[in-house]
Amino acid sequence: MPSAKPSLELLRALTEEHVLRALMDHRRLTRAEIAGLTGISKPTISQGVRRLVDMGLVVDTGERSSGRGRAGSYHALSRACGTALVVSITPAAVTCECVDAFGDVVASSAVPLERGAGAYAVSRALRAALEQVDAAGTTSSSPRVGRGVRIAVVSAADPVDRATGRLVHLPDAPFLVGDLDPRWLLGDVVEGPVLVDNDVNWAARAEQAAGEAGAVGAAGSADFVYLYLDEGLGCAVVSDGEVRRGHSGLAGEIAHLVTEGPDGRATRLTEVFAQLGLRREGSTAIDVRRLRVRVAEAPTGDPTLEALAAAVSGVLEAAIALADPAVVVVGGEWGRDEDFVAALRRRSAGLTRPVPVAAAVVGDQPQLTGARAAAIDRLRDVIVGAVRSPGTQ
Amino acid sequence: MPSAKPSLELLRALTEEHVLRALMDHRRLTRAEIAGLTGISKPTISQGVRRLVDMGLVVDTGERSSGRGRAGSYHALSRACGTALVVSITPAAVTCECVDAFGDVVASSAVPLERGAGAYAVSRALRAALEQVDAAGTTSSSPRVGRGVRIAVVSAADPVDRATGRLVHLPDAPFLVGDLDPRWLLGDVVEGPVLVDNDVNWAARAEQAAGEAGAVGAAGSADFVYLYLDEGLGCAVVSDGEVRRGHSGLAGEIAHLVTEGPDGRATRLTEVFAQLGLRREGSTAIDVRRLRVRVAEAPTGDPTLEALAAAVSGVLEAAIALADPAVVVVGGEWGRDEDFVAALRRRSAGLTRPVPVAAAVVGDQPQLTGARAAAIDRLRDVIVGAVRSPGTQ
DNA sequence: CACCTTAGTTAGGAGCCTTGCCGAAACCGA
DNA sequence: TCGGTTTCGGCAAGGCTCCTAACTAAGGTG
Repeated sequence: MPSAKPSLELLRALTEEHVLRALMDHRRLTRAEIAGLTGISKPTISQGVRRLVDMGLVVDTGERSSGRGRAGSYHALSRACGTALVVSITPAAVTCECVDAFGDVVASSAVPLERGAGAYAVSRALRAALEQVDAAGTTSSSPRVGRGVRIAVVSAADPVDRATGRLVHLPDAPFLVGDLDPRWLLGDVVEGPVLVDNDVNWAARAEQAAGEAGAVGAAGSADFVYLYLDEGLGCAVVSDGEVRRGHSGLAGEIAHLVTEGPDGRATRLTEVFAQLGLRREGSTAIDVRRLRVRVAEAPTGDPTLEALAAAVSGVLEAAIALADPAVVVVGGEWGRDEDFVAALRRRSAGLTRPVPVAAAVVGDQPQLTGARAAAIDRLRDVIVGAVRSPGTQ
Repeated sequence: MPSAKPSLELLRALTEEHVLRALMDHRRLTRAEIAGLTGISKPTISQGVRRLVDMGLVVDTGERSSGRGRAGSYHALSRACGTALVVSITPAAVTCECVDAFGDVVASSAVPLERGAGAYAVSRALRAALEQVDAAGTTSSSPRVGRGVRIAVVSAADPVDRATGRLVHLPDAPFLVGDLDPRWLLGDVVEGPVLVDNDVNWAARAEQAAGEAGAVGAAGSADFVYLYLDEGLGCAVVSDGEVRRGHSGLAGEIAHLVTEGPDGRATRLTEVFAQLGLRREGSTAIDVRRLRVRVAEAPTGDPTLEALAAAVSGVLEAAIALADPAVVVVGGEWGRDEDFVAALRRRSAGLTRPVPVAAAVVGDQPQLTGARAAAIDRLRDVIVGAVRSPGTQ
């Protein structure tokens, strides 16, 4: 079935969308510039802008363009377009950002967490971070009229149920930040939808964006796999340009994948670390410090290093077989370790279907970068959507 | 960036698309019926139909509706809308179908192949099948004016390179139909694009369609995995409602996946069959007959049966970890074997993240069913596209 | 044969986009 | 300081699409 009914209203909405998207990409433009950019005639753009101004979505900034000829008056998105909330929950801290449709971070805050803090402590930290962001947002520029948080995007360092957005505890896997329901926690702060996903998936998105921007060795491809090796083991599968989450959102939870153990036997990935004595005391989480020390001391061909490479290369083989990535990006604290990446590359070259292995390029808070990018995209869609169907605004 | 520039031409194209889609779904309709179906006013529909008749895409069939009130004149898609070609290449036969936008099979043919026929024999069989279809098509109804084959969809029983459409021979995997280039072979028969993919992916699509239609136990879900166990080992991954092919089209080629071997050691899937003595003489293909005999004779707990179930359950685990399917559908000659499915279900229930295992419901030529469905969808899009951008027609 | 019902056409109106033209306003060089 | 040039934004006319409402045409029904 076709997209929409043919009506003049549809045309109007379409020009308005063009205007909004142009302003999102260029911050401020004169009507003549918008016309030039979109290829739509000047009178039509003028009408569209007027309508958007009446709606309150666009404002005349008062500034004037300079250059030859008459100066045009700049227009820009108004505050009423609202903002998006970006939240990152890791075992170390809750980070919170408020971004607008341009991608500017309007306000941000971070509340550190003690190791092993329970779900209650985490949710309290989240409330604190939200309050800080709210305060920062209100003081930075005076009136803040109509500032509404339209959507939220949450990154959590645990598996996320796709349908409910709740964090889930998988058997024999570490549960780092605990039993949280971000949708419920943010319900009174955010008007619109709250999108929750795990940090690895967001980090993959950041990696993808970096690749498209031309970063060396990054995943510019529409099909790649991001392997995240840290305290927990994660993986993101990007197919046809999108992170694929699977039925319940647990795609990429590779802890129980069958691979080659240190003794050559078929072993679940998480068990490999138990056998190598690399688990943290009384936990299923990986003791990253101990692992790195052991890898750092290891000469090439060291059994621990080779056992790790063999186990991860089994994961590689599975990813290649099922997802056929153009490249595999490895991230996470020990995943990016040079010696480990080198060992993995050696293994990978020997596979039946070798695949390039690249270290992640987004080092600092990749999950936040990815979540932020998603938040901006979604916010923009919501703003445009308000024009397309004013009834549900 | 928004879809298209707002223009009156766009509106016109949109009504025409509505008319065409309505006629595709209902074969023949009066203008009043189209108006009722689409919610567009009668005069507008009349204009749209007139334009389409002028273009030659729609014809007045001469029939008249009966019932109370004035009889309306039926309209339908014209022959000029063209047809799509559906080709299935298996080691046993080349099958060829010509379908129209309604999904009717206008003509079909099948040319059997001898076992082990090379690529040359296969391409000769394809030419023969094409000629038969052409002949059948011309005789069945007299004039056939303007019948053009607008697109083709090809299913091949070997891995397909996504970019080129060529069949590829993976190491240590059977190469059943040989080194073919279907796009080249069909180049002079088909005007438009030729879509080539392997049979398992098409079969998965058929399974999906059956599930949406409400077949019991079938994959109506948007996220499932189709495991095809026959001479060759294949797998299709459906994520977010689409078959995902991966970067080079080799997603789902699971032969080299690391799993549990009969001796408990980490073993590549294809090796398991070598170790169990279930490969065909001098080939990497599986000896299905011998396998079935052994499974049929096996009591519950038989080592061969259990070894097979263990190996396949490793694949299951990998698929669950990476793709998170709502259900795993098993197809293929021995994949659907009752005893085997039962053994696999027992294993699956014991997994950390169990997943329902269902036997495939589309038994007869599933790859043809799936390819046909894709061909119809594509053909419809091409017909509509001709209206949307008449310049590139 | 009158009446009812439904199909399709005609007429009028509203809205949107475009081209072409105009005045307004800024910069530039003399 | 003051025309000339250049560009911005507005206005008007024209063309097109869709819609509603009314009308004619053509079937069946009693």
